[in-house]
Amino acid sequence: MPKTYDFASTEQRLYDWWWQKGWFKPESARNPEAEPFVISIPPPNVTGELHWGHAMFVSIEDLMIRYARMKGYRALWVPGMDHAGIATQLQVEKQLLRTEEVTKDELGREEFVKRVWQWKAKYGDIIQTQIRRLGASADWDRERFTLDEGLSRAVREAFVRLYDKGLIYRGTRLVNWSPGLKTAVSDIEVEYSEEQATLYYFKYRLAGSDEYIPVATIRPETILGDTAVAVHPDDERYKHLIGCSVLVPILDREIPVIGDTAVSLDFGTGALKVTPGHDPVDYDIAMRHKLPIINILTTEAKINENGGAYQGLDRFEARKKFWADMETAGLTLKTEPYLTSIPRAQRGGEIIEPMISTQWYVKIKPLAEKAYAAVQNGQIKIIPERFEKVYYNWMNPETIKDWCISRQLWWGHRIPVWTCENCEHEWAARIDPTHCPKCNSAHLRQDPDVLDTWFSSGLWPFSTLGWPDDTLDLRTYYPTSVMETGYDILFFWVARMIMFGLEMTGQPPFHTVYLHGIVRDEHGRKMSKSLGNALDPIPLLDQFGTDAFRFTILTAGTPGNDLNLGVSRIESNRNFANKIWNVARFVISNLEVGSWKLDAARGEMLSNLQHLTSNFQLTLPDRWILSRLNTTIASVTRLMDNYEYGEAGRQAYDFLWGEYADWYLEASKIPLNSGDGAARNRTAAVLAHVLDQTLRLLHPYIPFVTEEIWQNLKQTLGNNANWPEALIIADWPQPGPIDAPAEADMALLMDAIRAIRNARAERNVEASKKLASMIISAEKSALFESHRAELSFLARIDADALYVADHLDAQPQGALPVVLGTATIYLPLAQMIDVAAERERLDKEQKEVTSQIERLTKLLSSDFANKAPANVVQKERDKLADYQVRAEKLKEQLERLG
RNA sequence: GGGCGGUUAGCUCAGCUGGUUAGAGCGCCUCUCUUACAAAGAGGAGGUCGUAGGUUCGAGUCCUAUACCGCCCA
Repeated sequence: MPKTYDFASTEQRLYDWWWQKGWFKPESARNPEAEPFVISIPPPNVTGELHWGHAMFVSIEDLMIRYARMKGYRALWVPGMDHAGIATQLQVEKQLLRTEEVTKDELGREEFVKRVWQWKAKYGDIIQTQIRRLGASADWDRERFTLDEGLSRAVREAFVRLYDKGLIYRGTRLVNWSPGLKTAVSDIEVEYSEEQATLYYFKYRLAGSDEYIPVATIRPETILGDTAVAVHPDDERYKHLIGCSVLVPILDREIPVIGDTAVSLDFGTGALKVTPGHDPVDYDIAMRHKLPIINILTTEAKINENGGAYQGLDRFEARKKFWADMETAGLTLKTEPYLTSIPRAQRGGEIIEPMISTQWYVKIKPLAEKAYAAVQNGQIKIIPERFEKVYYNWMNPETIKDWCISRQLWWGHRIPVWTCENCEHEWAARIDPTHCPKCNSAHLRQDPDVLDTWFSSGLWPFSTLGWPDDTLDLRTYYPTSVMETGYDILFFWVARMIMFGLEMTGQPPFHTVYLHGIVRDEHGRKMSKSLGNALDPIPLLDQFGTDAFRFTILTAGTPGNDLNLGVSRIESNRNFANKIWNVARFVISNLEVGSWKLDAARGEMLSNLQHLTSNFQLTLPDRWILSRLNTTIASVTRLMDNYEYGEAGRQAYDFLWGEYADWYLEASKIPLNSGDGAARNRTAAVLAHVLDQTLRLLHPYIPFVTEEIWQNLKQTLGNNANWPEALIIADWPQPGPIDAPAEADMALLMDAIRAIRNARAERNVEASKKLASMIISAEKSALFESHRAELSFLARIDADALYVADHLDAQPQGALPVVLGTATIYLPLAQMIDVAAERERLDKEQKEVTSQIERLTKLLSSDFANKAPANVVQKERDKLADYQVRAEKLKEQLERLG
């Protein structure tokens, strides 16, 4: 094995091997009857390139899948892609304009759609390759695309069912219109941002009078579509005018003044111009007062024939020109800057124009009722739990709004509704009809619009498994297990899947929703191109490797919270991968034939790694590391089962680096270098066992480096260990018993070693110099006596000049005392002692100890002793006793110093 | 306006069901290229856990109020 882990030469090779072996498929589970564990991938946009959202979900879902696989479930991760109607169409339109200088209308619908498919074929698998690179162990044979034949059939089926039940209807009302995209979008596809705008004050003249009502607006051009002026019925300023007529500026159309309580007394002038064709509040007022509705805009947001002289002008040009004309006519009052909330399209970011339009809607209330109940009655659990409240708030059947599902796009599932041109019969069909079922006419026209992309993604968990057909996959793997995705698409996607799942299949599509946060830069700012702080994940993979990248994403945060990511964190996890690599190099080199004779006994030992505790005469370090391993296995497993992946990963990391590598591995060098064959065999076996088990714990986090090492380890052990072919399909570890006495003794030994190292470092003792020493311990002298070798090796003590006793006959001369609770260690460093500094040090220590004694004495004489649990009280009593011993010793030392 | 999250070491974050001496990584200081690893090892400095109350024998952890930052909804 090379000195440094080379991820570049490892990742692709292992990934291909795993896939070729079929281990990403549920069929390769150890037990073919095992319970399935299924995740459907949040399908990335077909146009996309890998971004942090993808990196996040791939890392977490692959972790879940690998964990489930190792636990023996039939793990299935269904991959796929989303056609992403608006986003894709936009990209292709842009490209066509750039390269061929044609618009989609010039090209025609059929040809344009053909081009989109070509485009999809060309760019579609970029992101798939990148997802593979992240190690995603998905079953690519089951990969689906929202526009493929099966899924299109699912969309048809779902649409027709809802249509026939009366849950899909066509309605004419105010919609959110995106002029650039020339399509309607749904309510949740509109984002509001606080922006600086201008408030324009102007005069609404009363008909046949010189009087006027002052009115303010941020969109003067909409005056063209005004059909009333509204005032609050209690407003002393204007209430006498209710019932009068006013004249629309420039156009001189006569419109009424009406009273409505929706008018706010303190906004602007207190009088509101009512433009029902282009404002939702005004629309409601118009409904109440049966006002006419005037649409003044074309689908491109240019002024239409209702705008008189302004016809043909863009909405913003019209605003300028109209206001200028009003100024000339003396109808303006003033303008002032005004901070307001501007609606923008989620895709593209242009300003949304409310407009009257005829669209298709899903009657959402009956679906929402069931979806609401599914979470409330616990059939679906949302993690973190706080998002359940957000879900209820949105899914509330009393307030949820119908879902506008038609889009005026060409890329997507065409709405399967036909109208007979002969008898005007309208119906929805699963298969394209050729004749009208009523009059048999062949003159049919299909609705030109396509469906909202989320309509097809709402069916994703079951459409990908074959629905509406009753396939084996659907029967076996549906309902799925966990839906893992970002909290930002809880409404867009998760909510719709739950509604559709319950409606179409009668079952919740998954039992758990796990929501992750957004990745931000290291100072918590959203990554954006304009800020220049956007990190591209791909170069980071190149630089640090997939494992470092994954481990960072998986352990840097907590469930559901945003994650601030800095490069230094990835770098330190690259170091972690390298650390494991080098630990493994050490272990493997000590297992290798040639370093000593591979005898029958050793083979026997290695074949029984799982039974180390019963089969071998284990030393204290052996017992300690095995006990710590068991604690770690139990804890990591519990955390994983609770979806606490960050904490679980950190614990495995700490165990491997802080305990196994820093202590056990160092201590193991003693028996390994001893020449005692039995000791070497035993130690090698423990080393190998702990490494194997730790690699298993870490595999879901860092699949590549763990598999690569494990293969090396397996090869070295030959058939002795009776392992499966690969780590990816190995069993998840089972925790064994905890050895509390071993943990306590080892902790004491480690304390002593650390204290000696500290004393040496503070006095700048040469690292290579072996010190003589004397350890006095009333209770634990036997422990120190029997671990002379560890003290010698780890603390650089001269084993031949180490004197251990349970009491002291005479104070050693010229010695520096190091005071522990249960032991005092004397080091021959007197010549290095600065008496004044030493006294200061001891003084400081004594003060600290005295204050602890005071604190604990007070604590133990308080109610604490009666009310706290016995073991907690005992712990404090022990501590107090310990401090008292130390205080006594420190006092002696200070006296000796004079 | 309603709701949610955050506020812990210089920076980025952990801290699970409250247990009494609050942890990690990076950065900083000292020493070491000791045959697994300098992408490392050993040692060290650094925090009254946003603020004010409360519950409790005991609060970073629970409750109330409040400030600031961020997000979602209307």
